[in-house]
Amino acid sequence: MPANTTPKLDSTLSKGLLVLETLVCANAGVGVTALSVELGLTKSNTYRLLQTLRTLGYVKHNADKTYSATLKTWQVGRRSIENLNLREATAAQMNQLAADTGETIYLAVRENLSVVYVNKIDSIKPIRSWNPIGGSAPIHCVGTGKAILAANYDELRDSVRHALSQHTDKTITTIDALDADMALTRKRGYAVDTGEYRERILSVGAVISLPDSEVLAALGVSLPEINLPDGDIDAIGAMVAKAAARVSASFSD
Amino acid sequence: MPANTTPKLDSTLSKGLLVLETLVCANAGVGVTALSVELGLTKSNTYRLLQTLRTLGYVKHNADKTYSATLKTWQVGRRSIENLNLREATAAQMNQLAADTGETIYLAVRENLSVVYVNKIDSIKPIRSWNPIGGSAPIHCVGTGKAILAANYDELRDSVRHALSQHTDKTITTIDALDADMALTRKRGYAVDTGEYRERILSVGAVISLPDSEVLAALGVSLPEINLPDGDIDAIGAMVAKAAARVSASFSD
DNA sequence: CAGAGCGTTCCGATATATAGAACATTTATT
DNA sequence: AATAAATGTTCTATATATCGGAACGCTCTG
Repeated sequence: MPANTTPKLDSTLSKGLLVLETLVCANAGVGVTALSVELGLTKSNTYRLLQTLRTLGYVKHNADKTYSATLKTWQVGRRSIENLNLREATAAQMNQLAADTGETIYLAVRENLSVVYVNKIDSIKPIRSWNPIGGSAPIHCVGTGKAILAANYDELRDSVRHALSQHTDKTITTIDALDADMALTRKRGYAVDTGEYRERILSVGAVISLPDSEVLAALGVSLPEINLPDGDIDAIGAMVAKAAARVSASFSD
Repeated sequence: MPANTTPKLDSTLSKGLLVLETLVCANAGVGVTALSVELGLTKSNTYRLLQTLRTLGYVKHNADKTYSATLKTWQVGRRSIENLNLREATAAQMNQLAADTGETIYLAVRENLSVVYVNKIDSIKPIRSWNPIGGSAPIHCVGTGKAILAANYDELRDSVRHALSQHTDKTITTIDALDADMALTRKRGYAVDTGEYRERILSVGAVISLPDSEVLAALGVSLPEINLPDGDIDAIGAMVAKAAARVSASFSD
């Protein structure tokens, strides 16, 4: 039922993709007849589309004569993510953060129970932090790590609870304290590290995620405590959260 | 130029998916002309396909008049692996394996005569990209694949015997050798790859199955030969088998 | 054993995608 | 700056690839 005012579109391609989308959503094999009535197509038309999708590898024919989607759609789609090059996508927002705060800006991805810094802009102020690109930090100590941890807490809680290594007297080392901090982090939308990894080095972080809320990375700001005379770390936290949200939004075109 | 002996397939759908695949692989926007020459299609044909893909949301039109893939393909494909919510079910055991071995951990499902990696935890190493997720390997060469193959050997033996492609001098290429290896695999409960896919890269794998013994996936560990000074691959094999068994057991709840 | 329901195949009619050229707009060249 | 080359976009007649409907064979079910 073409009720659109959109430009004329190739019906075969549309229907084929419709079939594919339907199969991908189904969590069991679907028969030709069921598919055809669901989509309002004729049986023979549906059958033909299924054959082409099958020879192209997007659909498979099960032993019980039903059809279901293969993982090819996912494999193809993954390449888009690999190509959306995090560094370029975040560059503008990182520069903005650097200009606004004058502090060191990090882009980090999770690697197991650590974060790895994949990009960084150095502080223009005399006292710099010293984490190089390629360096890493425990996930439960730093702003970027805690942001990512909070976003995947259900999955990671069990493993991280046995890895709460202590680095300063501020480090969170008990699961109860971590639970509370993660809840707070999720609530406010950014993570705060009050010197839990390096003495008197504060940091904040917020996650960058895809439209379906899969977390790709985190953006963070790190600064020496003395650069924050008024103690208003939340002002910076809000800026980071906003910057990260902007990067995430840029993936929704 | 249809030189296939395969069943007749809808050309519009094929071309449309071809356009999509091409755009997904490109890491920059592509123009109509460039696309058409690359794919051997006429300009107007390519243009029309792009329009339909665009109205369906799979492709976007950039400011510089080029076209590129959106994230929709990924979003659609993602449902396939969400439906088998394997990733959550295995996350804890994968993390444990990563912590215990320090090597790369894979979660793989079978797709025809290959395995596709649906999740992975990198070894503690340089940063590298986090993407070989989505990649695939021949089923008869790698630990995860051989584990799955052994579990379904009655069903797959006939088809795989004609697909024993060689990748290293260790690759199993005769059906007799494969028969023996599969018997051994079933006996010990995990599969071992002694560098049969990549030179000097070893791997082990064990299957994850449902209570009715239907095989869903395989868990695997992959490591360079030099990381195993004592040559005791069986120690790791036992760990993988145990981890996979625990995941399987979690489905009996 | 009859019947219903399913997947699959076939074929002529026609709607549909196609090719090629024309037009518009941008980029490169002199 | 003027011209040329190249690219994106639109148009249309034509051929062809797609479609719908009916027919076939198979497998379950009553």
